[in-house]
Amino acid sequence: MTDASTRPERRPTRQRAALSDELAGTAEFRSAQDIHASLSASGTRVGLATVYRNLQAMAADGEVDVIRTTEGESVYRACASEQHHHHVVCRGCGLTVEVTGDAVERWAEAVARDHGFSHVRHTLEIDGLCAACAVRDPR
Amino acid sequence: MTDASTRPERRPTRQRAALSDELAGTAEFRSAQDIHASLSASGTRVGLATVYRNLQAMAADGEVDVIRTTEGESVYRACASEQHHHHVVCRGCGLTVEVTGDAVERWAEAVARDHGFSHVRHTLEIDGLCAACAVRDPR
DNA sequence: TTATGTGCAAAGGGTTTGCACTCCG
DNA sequence: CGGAGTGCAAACCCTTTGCACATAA
Repeated sequence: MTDASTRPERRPTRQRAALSDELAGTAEFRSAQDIHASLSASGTRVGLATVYRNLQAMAADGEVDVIRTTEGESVYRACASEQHHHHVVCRGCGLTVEVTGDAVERWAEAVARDHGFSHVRHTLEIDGLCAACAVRDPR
Repeated sequence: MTDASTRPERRPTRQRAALSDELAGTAEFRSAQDIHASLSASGTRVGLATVYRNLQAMAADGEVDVIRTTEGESVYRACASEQHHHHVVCRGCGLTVEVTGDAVERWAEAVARDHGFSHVRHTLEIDGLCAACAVRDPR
């Protein structure tokens, strides 16, 4: 586990700052490419590789959450909660709400142990159509 | 949803059969590349593209389950249960056990609805170290 | 000064696709 | 015979990496 007190301090750079600002500005999960394009569009020149490298670092430090989309893209988001939580994401607009589910955590842990597993981890993501999108396209 | 009764029938081919056999022979999630290599090794010539195409088709028909690994690979497995279920996978040896969790399903559905979401779906995977692997390497 | 961070472009790795050929029905 | 299925190789796409240059400490 990456511990804040042990973590080697990282040098503050213009690029890193721009990245943080960009992330602070949106509430949806976004891809590295998307973020990079956004920065470029707003005149902030940052190498794509730098975006990837920093995003990974920030993820490792728990500054941002990462999700692997079904299409195989990693999308990032600065989350409100520092603690372990899950997300309900709108398939239509990307609206994201954070939720915690102790019951689920315990269930996963228990089920795994029942089968002789230890060092249990889990991933859980929920997606659907938010109220607004459901009205717009009531599939 | 792909309905068996509506699904356009697929032509039986040597390749498809080989693929099914291969899948029937293992209990772990395997990548398309891995499966392809296995077939080649056993003398069964099948194009890699064909493996990918069939695996996708089978997944769409619910004949096999797919999981996206953290490394961005899709891994496939012929499951015992036809119904919706989740997996507990051993990080050490790949041992996989299928589990159902009605409580979790209901929780996800409820949480999403509480936030105004509809057409809810979810993905949940659990991983850990199986008893055997825990002994071998008690991390 | 000097190690860390950045940029660029090339390389990687898994997956998809175009197109001509095969083979089931 | 006609079209679904296949093989091969090229194309794709996201991501990572090597290396020379820039920069915070």
